[in-house]
Amino acid sequence: MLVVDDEASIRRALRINLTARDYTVHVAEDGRSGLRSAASHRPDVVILDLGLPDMDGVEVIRGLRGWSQSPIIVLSAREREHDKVDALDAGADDYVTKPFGMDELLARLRAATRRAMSAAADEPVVATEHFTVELAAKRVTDVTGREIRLTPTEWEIVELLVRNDGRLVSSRQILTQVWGEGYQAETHYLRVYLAQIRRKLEPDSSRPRYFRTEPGMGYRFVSSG
Amino acid sequence: MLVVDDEASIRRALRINLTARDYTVHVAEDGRSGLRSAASHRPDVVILDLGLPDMDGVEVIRGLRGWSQSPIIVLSAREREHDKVDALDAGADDYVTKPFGMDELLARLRAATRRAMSAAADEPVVATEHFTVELAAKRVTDVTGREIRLTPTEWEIVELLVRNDGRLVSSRQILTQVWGEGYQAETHYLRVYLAQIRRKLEPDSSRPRYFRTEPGMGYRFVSSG
DNA sequence: TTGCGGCGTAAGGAAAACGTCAAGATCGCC
DNA sequence: GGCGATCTTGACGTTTTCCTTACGCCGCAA
Repeated sequence: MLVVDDEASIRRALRINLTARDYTVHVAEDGRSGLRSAASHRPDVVILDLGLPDMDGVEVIRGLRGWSQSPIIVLSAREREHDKVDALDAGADDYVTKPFGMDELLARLRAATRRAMSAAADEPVVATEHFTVELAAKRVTDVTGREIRLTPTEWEIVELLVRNDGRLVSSRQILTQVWGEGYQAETHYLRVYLAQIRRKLEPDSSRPRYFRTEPGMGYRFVSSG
Repeated sequence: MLVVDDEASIRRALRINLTARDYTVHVAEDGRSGLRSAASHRPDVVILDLGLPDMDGVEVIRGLRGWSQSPIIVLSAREREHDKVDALDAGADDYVTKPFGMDELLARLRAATRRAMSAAADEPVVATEHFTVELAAKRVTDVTGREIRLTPTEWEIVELLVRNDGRLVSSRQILTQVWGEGYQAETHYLRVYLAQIRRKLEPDSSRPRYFRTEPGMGYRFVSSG
């Protein structure tokens, strides 16, 4: 958790309150050091004051959103609607007007982290012990870095499952997403393709570890455990 | 998109503004019809006024969160911090105080849908001392993090009971929801499946702690106490 | 005690879902 | 047209789930 605010009293109040609730808190007093701290500590939430001395708050949001998907909660004395709109559209997750109550802030924090929990599936790269899936590049590589070739259909299934790491994806969902609306009954396709995917990616394709079958329900990719 | 508000002028203003921006808008003027509309139309966003004539707004949020993960934006004239905290903790995604500007609302709407898109599902989790149920992922894990496998029927029963944490669910309700209309007499199915569920999840299956029998009535899941 | 109704447990065969192999059918490209 | 890669389709064996039957326990009332 990173708090960026130029008012020392607010930094202090937040650090005390948040530390008491078991957050690990880093603080910064201007935009530049805030961005630097974010880059090194990779906070899972950012609380950001818009009225910073060195740069415009919206620029800080853009700087963060360049590489991070962590929730950003904006704190600001400005009531003007225009400011809120700009901040939210730049990628902020919430906007709280000063003066604010600590309970409200904590509640909004809970709401934001609750939402962000599964947003981790957005990560462009999912790595396992045996292979790595690069979603953006549409590539799967060996543990040695060698590319594993997937056919277009295989890739679509892998991508869908990997994007839902840990979550069960129903057979119908895979079929509609990959083949289209009219194919919800063709569960046989899935069996054939999952077999191919497993042959290419699983260390022991007869005992799947990553692409698991949940009989009667669907399939589930698990990257760890 | 569903708008639930008892003020006709607000319903009208929102319908016009949102329709103009290519949202498909349904409206409702009280909590009960709002929940009904949500159940049939499955909106991808809900805008909800807290001050409804027939039920408490927080109850409406809970009713929606029972089955839907769509973002809920709360609209309210109440400034009290306590109200905000309750609404957010019940599962609302954002809280806008009346009177509000249309631009701000639209910005918060964009922020909410943007988040919902990547976060596809914000994951409701029910944790007990002995196991954890992740509803969105359709997964039950051990206290050590190991997965406990449930069959489709077992999962449906567990999900139904867990979603009604603390509440009594009648045998008939379980039978109709899991097997269908014509199975209300097959209470034996329940005994068989509850036994299996308990064997898998209860620390001492002969003395159930989480999946309790209410003789003559039904079953009740209690996550704590 | 005996019988009855509601509940819990165990086990086996039928049915459904799944995995595998391999042979067509398609498609795009040279 | 011919070729290779990919996608469909079919057949068959295996695994998993589901339903059913049988039986035991308990409390209660006859």
